Amino acid sequence: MKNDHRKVSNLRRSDLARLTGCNLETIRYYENIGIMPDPPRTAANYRAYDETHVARLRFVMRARDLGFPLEEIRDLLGLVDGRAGTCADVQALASRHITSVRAKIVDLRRIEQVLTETVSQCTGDDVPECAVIDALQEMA
Amino acid sequence: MKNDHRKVSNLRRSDLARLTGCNLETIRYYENIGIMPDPPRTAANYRAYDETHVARLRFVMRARDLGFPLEEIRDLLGLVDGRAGTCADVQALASRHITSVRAKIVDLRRIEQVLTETVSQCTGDDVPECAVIDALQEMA
DNA sequence: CTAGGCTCTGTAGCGGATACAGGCTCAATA
DNA sequence: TATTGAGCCTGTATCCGCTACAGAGCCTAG
Repeated sequence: MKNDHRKVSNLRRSDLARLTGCNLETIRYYENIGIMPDPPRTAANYRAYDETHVARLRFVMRARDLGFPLEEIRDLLGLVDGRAGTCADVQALASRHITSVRAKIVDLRRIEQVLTETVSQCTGDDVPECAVIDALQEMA
Repeated sequence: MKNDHRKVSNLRRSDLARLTGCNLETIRYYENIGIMPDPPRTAANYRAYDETHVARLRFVMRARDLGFPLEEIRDLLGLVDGRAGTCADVQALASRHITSVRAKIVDLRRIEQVLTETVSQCTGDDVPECAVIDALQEMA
């Protein structure tokens, strides 16, 4: 085990990636844009992470999974860090996000319906006429 | 009416934008990436469009509205242009697209559910404790 | 001691646009 | 007729959220 000689709280970037499932390069990207803090460095200028970084990155990834854009995650992190954050603030942010998620669902359902109806009119034949093409052209 | 002296089939880029609702710059972008053909030019090097361009751009925009990525639209256009296209080919392309739209809907519904459940646990109070933050941290 | 695998940095690329700067051209007005 | 200002041209930069790569430096096992 090549990591045994290092303290658990001296994680390399690849360790952080492995522990969180985050892409290696994405970690550096999040650092560049200020989502993750600049970690301390070893004498050889290697990034040295600890459990707080693991927790923070997991938080970020969870929020990304839920579709929060990075700007909103920045706000959430600000609230997590206790900068004047109340439950009401977080609730407001999350509620706005729910609204935009619901709007996307409505859009996609409409799209699905149009596509399904159109495709159902296809003959599926080996001919150049096609209801999908006609629909796209006519509805334009 | 400043366009009266020009034939209907000598549309400028701004005319095409107006007739289709497409952004002016997007038209040039579609030309650059080969979605729209290089139109003929006037003596002054102005793009000169006609009704075929209007129809094609409307087709593209309709497909974009339905969430087709540009690469798939390129394929659809190939089929429209009659390059070995059959109804079955178009149907296959559209069906694949329906599948991906449905997958997105499923994802978003799951996200909506998690967010809704979490926010419903909020006190909404002016306190630093928050169920959303807890959930994001614990579920990570 | 060397080979290799890791890390570091900056930078380019993806899709799908949108915006802007700096020059043309063209039509309407003074 | 001369001028103004709108509209056109081009190339290039920007956005989001990453991902990838080149060319260094470092570190450890054999």
